[in-house]
Amino acid sequence: MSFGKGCHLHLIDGSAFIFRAYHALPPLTRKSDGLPIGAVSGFCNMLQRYVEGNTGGDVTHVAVIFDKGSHTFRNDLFPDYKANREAMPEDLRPQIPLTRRATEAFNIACKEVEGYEADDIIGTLAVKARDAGGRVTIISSDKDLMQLVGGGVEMLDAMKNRLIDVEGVEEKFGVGPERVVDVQALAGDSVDNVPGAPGIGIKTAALLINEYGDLDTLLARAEEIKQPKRRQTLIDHADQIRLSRQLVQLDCDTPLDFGLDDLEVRDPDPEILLGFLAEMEFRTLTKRIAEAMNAEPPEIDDTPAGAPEPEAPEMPEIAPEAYEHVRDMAALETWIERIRAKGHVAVDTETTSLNEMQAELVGISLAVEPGQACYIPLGHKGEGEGDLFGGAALAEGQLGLEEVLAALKPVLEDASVLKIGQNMKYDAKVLARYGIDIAPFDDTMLLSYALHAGLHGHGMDALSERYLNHSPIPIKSLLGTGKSAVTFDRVPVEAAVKYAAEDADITLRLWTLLKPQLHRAKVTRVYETLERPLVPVLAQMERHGIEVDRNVLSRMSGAFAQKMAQLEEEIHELAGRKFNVGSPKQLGEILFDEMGLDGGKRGKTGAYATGADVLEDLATEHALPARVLDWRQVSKLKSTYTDALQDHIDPETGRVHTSYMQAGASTGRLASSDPNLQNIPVRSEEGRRIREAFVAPKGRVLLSLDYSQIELRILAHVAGIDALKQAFREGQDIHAMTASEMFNVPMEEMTPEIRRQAKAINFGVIYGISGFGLARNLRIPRGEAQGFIDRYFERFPGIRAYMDDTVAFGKKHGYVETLFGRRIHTPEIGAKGPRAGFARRAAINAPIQGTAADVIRRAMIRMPAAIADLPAKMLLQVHDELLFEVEEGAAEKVIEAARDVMEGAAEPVVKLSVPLTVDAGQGANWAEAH
DNA sequence: GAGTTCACG
DNA sequence: GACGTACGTGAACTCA
Repeated sequence: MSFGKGCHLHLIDGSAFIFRAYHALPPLTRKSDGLPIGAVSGFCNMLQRYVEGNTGGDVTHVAVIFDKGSHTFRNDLFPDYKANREAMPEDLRPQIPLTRRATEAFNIACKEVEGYEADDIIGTLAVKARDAGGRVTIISSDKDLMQLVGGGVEMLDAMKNRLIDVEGVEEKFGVGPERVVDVQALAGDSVDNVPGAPGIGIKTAALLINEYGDLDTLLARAEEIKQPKRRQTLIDHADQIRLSRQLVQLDCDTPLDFGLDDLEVRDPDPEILLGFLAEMEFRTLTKRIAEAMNAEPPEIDDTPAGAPEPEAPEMPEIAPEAYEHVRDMAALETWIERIRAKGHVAVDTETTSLNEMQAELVGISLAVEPGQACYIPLGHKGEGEGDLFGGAALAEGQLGLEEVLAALKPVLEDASVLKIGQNMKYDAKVLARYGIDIAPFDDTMLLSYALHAGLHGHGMDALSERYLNHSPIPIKSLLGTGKSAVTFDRVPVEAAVKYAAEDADITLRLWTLLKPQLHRAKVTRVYETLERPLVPVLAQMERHGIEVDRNVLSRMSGAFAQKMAQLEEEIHELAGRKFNVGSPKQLGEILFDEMGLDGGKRGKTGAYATGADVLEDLATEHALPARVLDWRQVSKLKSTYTDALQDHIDPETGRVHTSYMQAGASTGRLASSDPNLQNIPVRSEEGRRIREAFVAPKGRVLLSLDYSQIELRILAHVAGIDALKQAFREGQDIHAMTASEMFNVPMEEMTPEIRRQAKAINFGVIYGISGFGLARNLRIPRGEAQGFIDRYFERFPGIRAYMDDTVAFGKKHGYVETLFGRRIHTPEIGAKGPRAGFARRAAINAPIQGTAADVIRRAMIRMPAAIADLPAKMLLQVHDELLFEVEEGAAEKVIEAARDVMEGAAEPVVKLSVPLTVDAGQGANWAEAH
C-alpha cells in the first residue's frame, strides 16, 4: 500500500529511547561474557511495550530513527554546537550497534543518515507524510521536534504517555509550532549549547515574539523595545540569535535513500526476534515475547557465568600459528567488516622505535575476539642486506601503507567502534603522525591501573602472565639484544605475524577480563574521568615538547668538567692517594679505614654508607667529605642534566620530548622519563641555573602555575583540622601558624628556626611521621623529635584520628582511597616486621598524595578546552605545577584561564573545605617562570 | 642487574 | 625489646 491519505506513520526517536533505557536501568551485563547490555535490554522492553500498545491500532508505517556521525552541518555553522555534551558513557558505546540490531529483529525499519541528526530525518519524513495526506505521530519528548507539530503531525511523550498537539506546544513555548524556532533562537538551549540571547528565557522570548509577530520583525524593530537592557541585548546579539535559529531549525530536506513506503509495518519473524533476544540472554523478555507470538522460547546458554565473579571466561588457547597474515585488500575488508559487526577491536602498532616521535609504522595487528587476530605488515624490509645505500627493498606479501591506512582510518576514528589497546598513548601518538585520530578507545593498562594500583605492574607481559597464565613471545627473541639488536622492520614477516597478532589477541583477552571488573570495583569513574581522558592530553604535551638551548647546556657542561677536575685533584691530595671519587665503596674505605674517621656505618651489603647526610656530619671536621659533596653535586648536574639532556634534543623538532608514564606510580602521580623532566634541579642555586636552558621560542614566554601547599590543604580537609583550614582560608603562613600553635609562640615573635621545625613536622605528617625519621631530618635527639610529634597530635588530634582510620581502612579492605575514589592497594599492611611499617606510612600518604594527583589530572584534562582559543600550549607537569608556552601578549589571559581551571579542579565531584590557590610566574626560561 | 646516591614534588 | 623507618619517583654510576 502506497503511503497516502488514511495512513498513519509513527516515527520513533531512537537515540532518546537508548538514553532513557540506559539511565533507567542499572548497568546490566550479559552473563556469559560481561558485555554491557542494560541499555539494549531497556530498549527492547520499550520496543515491546510500544508494539503491544499499538497492536490493532491504526498505525500503518513505522520507523526508528537514529543519529549517525557526530559531525553535522550544525557543527560547521557553530563549532561549539553540542560541545558541552558529555562523552557517551563507555559502557553504552558498544550497545549502540546492538540497538540497531534489536530494531531490525523486531522487523521495524531502522533508519539513519550519515552527518544528520535523527531530528532532521524525522522532520523530513514528517513533512513528506503530511504532504502525502497522512497522519504522523512522533514518539519523542525532544522539544526541538515540537516545531513539526500541526497539520496532522503530533508528538507522543512515551514516558509520560502524553500526547502533544498544537495546544501542548503553545503551553510549552507560549507560541504556536511555526514560531517555536523563533522562541528557541532567543532562549537558546544549554543542553545543545545553542547560545541564544543572554538573559532571555522561553517566557520572555514568547512575549517578544507574540508582540512582534516573528523573529525577523522583532530583530528589525529591536530599537522599539522599551526595556533598555532587553533592547540592547537583542541589538548586540542579533547575529548570534540568527545563528541560533539556524541551529534549532530542523532540516526537512535531508537526502534519503528510502521512501515512506519502505516503512510499512511488518510482523517480526519469531525466529529472528527470539534468536536475538536469546543471544542477548534476556530470559524474561524472551519468554514473554515467545508467549505473545505463540512460539517456543529458545534455550538460553549463559553457562560461563556460573560464579558471580567470572574468573576466566572460556577462551581458546593462545595459538600464534593460527593468526592471519593479511596480504590483500579483500582480506583487510573482511576484517573491517568483522570489526564493524563486533563494535570493538584490539589494535596494536609495530614500529621501528620505542620513541614515538621517531617511530615509523611497520605493521598493525587487530583482534576481534579471543584467538582471532591478524597482522598487517606494512614496512618490513627484505631478508637481504639491501642495496649499497643501506635501504633494503620491502619484503613480499605486504600491502601499501597508504592504502591500508585509508581503509582503516574510518574504523579507527568511528565513534561507534571501540578501539582497545595496551598503552594506547603510544599507538595514538604513532598514528597521529599518520593523520589518524584514534577514538574512542579503552586501554587495558589503564584498566588494570584503575583496578589494581599497588598490587602489581601493568605492563602487558605482567598482565598476561597474571590473568591469562601465558608468557607472550619476548620481543628480544625477534630483535636480539645489545649491539646486534635490529629494529622491527628487519623482523621476517612470518615471525612478526605471530608476535604482533599475539599482542593484539592478548590485549583483547585482557580487556574482556578486566573491563567488567570496573563496575564491581567501583572504579569506573576513576577510569573514565581520571585515566582515559588524560591519554590524549599527555600525548599532545609529549608531542609539543619543550625547547632546550643546547648552547646553554654545553657551556655549563664545560664549566662543570673543569670544576670536577679541580675538585678531584684536591680530593686526591687530601686523601693522600688517587681513587675513584665516584665509587662509594672506595670513598668509604678512605674515610673510615685509612683516615680513621668516626661514624662509619656499614649497610646491608657490608659497604660503608657515604650518603650526603653522613658526609655532611663529617664535613664539620674535615675538608675531604666537604669536597666530595661538592664534587658529587657537580657530577650529578653534569652527567644527569647538562650532558644527558643534550642527547634528548629531538633532531627534527629541536625540542625535548619527555614521556609520561600514566600507570607507573601507585598513588596516581605521573612519572616522567626519557628524559625525566620532573626532577630538573631547583633547590640549589647552581642547579637552578639548568632551568635557564629550558626556554620559550622567540615571541613566546614560559608560564608556570603551581598549586600552593596542595597536599597540606588536602590533609587539612580530609583530617578536618579546623585551625589549619582557617589558616588556609585566611591565607596565613601555614608553617608559622603550626609553629605558633605547637610551641605557643605568638606569630609576631616567630623565628625562622621554629618555623623550619614546624615545616618539617607538617611534611612529616604527610609522610606518616615517626620519631626516628623526624629526628634524623631535623638532626635532633630522637626523644625530642618524639616530643614534637606528641605535642602536634595533642594540638591537632584530628590528624592522629585520620592516620589511625586510614590504616584501619587499609587493613580491612586491602586498599585506601583518594577523595575521587582512586584505590591504592596496600597488600603488605598486615605483614610482620618492618614491611608493615612501610606499608602503614605509604597508606597514610597515599590518599593525600593521590588526591593531589587526581586534582591536577582533572585540571589537565579540562585545560585543552579552557585554553583552546588562546595561543598557548601546555608542555609539562611536575606533580603540582603546570608549565605552558604562550605568545607574549597572551600570558595574562592564559594565567587567568589556567588558574581558574586549576583552582576549581576538584569540583564538582569534591567540594574541598579549604581553597586551592595557584601561584603563577612567567619568563623567557623556566628559571624565570618558576 | 643490584645497590647506592641524588635530583624533584 | 629489637627491628630499621619519613611518602612518591627516574637516572647515572660502580661493582660483582
